[in-house]
Amino acid sequence: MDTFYITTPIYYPSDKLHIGHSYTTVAADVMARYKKARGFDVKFLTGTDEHGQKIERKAQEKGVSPKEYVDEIVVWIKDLWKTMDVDYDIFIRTTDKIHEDAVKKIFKKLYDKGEIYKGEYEGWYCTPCETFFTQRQLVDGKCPDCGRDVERIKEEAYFFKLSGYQDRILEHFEKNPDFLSPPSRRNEMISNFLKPGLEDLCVSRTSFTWGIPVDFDPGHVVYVWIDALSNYITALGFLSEDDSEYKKYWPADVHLVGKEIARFHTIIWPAMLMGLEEPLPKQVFAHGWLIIDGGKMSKSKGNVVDPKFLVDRYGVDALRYFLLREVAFGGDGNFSNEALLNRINADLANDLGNLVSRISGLKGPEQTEAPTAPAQEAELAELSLKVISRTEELMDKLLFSDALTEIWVFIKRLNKFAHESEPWKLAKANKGAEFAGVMRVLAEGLRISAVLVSPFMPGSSKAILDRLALPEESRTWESAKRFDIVKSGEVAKGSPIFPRIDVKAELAFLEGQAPKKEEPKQEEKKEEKKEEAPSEQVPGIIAFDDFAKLDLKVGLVTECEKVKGSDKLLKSQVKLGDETRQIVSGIAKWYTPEEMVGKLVVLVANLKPVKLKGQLSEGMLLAAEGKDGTISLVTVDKPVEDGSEVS
RNA sequence: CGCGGGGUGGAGCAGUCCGGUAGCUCGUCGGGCUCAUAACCCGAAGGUCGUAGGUUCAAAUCCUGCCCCCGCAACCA
Repeated sequence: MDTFYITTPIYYPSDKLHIGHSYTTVAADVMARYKKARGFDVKFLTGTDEHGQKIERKAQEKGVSPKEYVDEIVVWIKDLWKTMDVDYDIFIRTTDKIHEDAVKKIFKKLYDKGEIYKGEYEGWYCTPCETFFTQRQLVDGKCPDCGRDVERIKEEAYFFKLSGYQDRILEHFEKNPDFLSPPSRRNEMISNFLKPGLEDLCVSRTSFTWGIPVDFDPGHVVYVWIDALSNYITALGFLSEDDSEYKKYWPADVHLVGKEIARFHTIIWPAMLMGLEEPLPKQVFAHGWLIIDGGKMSKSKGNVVDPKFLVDRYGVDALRYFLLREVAFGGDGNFSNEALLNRINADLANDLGNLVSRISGLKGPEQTEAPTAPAQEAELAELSLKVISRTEELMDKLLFSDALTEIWVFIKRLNKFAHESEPWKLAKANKGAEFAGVMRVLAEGLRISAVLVSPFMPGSSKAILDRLALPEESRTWESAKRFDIVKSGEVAKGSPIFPRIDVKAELAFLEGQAPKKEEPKQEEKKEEKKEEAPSEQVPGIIAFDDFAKLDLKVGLVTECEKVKGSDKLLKSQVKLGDETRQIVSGIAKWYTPEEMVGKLVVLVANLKPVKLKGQLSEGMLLAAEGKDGTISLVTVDKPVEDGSEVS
């Protein structure tokens, strides 16, 4: 079986991660799931880069050991990936023993080969901040952090002979056009770094101790380059007792990175591997950034977006979809609440979610003959194959957004097909065979859509396939290439897969949230989640609190008339004690306005008012729907005053 | 002359490498449908493609100058 090894960068846990980290990791997860679906033996690696002075200092501030400090954040990060439905195979921590041991050996090996030598590191040092800066980092010759004077300091350090690899790396770039994608980054590396020439790289430090010691020279710790970058091979057991995984999966198929660290991955890392005489990764893909309000996301700007909050509110699949659909992978893209909400509504609720809803529970007449294949079936089958092959092509190039656009071509066509073939009319006209044929094609199309979408939105995909009651073998990627799998076009009724969001109201809500402090809100959220947890684990069961959110009341219908321009709607004036509400209901088929007046009805009194056919409706009457579609209003057993609570 | 990216209908983007009717999503307007989550389907309006010049039968696309925005510059995806 072909292997596929994909990695994210290992993240620096000096603080909680934001939406940008989720972006990278979700992209890798989607790719991993896609490759698994295509039958590859996949390894998906992520993790944390836990050493260094910054973490040492942060821990000190909190009065804990560096390990204790990162342990806590790592728990949070793993929980984040769980929240984001990220299904990694390996989570490497640079504090793992297997990693530390291997890094010591790598360092020694490079030293023994003469690729690492001892020299002197010169830099500017800010004593109060205990930090080194390069000439360029200084602001007006002062410390960029505190603005105070810095001093020139020399420190004994080990250097890696990066300068010696310049020609070989340049050659590698030229011989392998796809080594770094997208091409703009490749140009940048070549003209900005490789051609001007590389300098040797400082790979050890004596100014802090929170790192992997250089075991043949106490006092030195291995600096970030060798420590962090080598995770991609140490995680597979490189230079350990059992390196079978390394032998099997290395070289990596894709290192997924943000554009700012493309250089480390395409210059420093290959040089290290060349020094070790190990093969280079096949490809590094540098994606762009999510830009917020025209600027980069950063803690100091206070514009970080918390992924857990978004998942809580809109669902993990909506967020995963948005991240990979909104921005062309490779370029920068804007993140805004408005864009997120619009995507959710336009693509998920309106197109895919509504497609599921509109064909759920549609019932045709009793039917004994075989279904009649609709005229469009061949065309739709052909389209599905075309869409699948294009999707595969795009996915293999990590063009997620284009792949999703392609899948949506098919979903949109299905909506159009539903419109053209009007199965609801066929049902009424008693055309059982035609009805069954149309529904079968719709269900088949929906099945294929759900399969294609599964790497991006595993949960929702499953929910759709469950509604179609399909067995495992009808959910595989290969099965999507067949158009003759679904037998019955029956789709089970259920709640909307992607509920539509009132964008204006939601934005106003988020606006109100914004000025509040982030911290307490998070705590609250967590607690809430815990309380609700038991109920969340049983689908279809809600907690009493959820029920209590409904304000149900008994009302007396005082007036009622038909709504102009509609044959379904009745407009009633309903008295609730001192208050009178106007309520529009779709019951005209079953109730005349005359028989409505004087009825005691049960209504949801705290439902958000909506306009139906231009008429304001401030609530909703409860009614039961019989198997044949007959509507029967809920009323009370014994007369009570209007306005009475129902509970 | 540090380097890179960008400036295309109201918004966000594709198209630029390999010149030849300016495309997509959202929004707006009109119509249709009534199975569905004010959802779905059809149609329309709206752009001198940053700017000045050049090459060409033909330029968003190639060349030159200029203006503006953003990012990177040795551990922020």
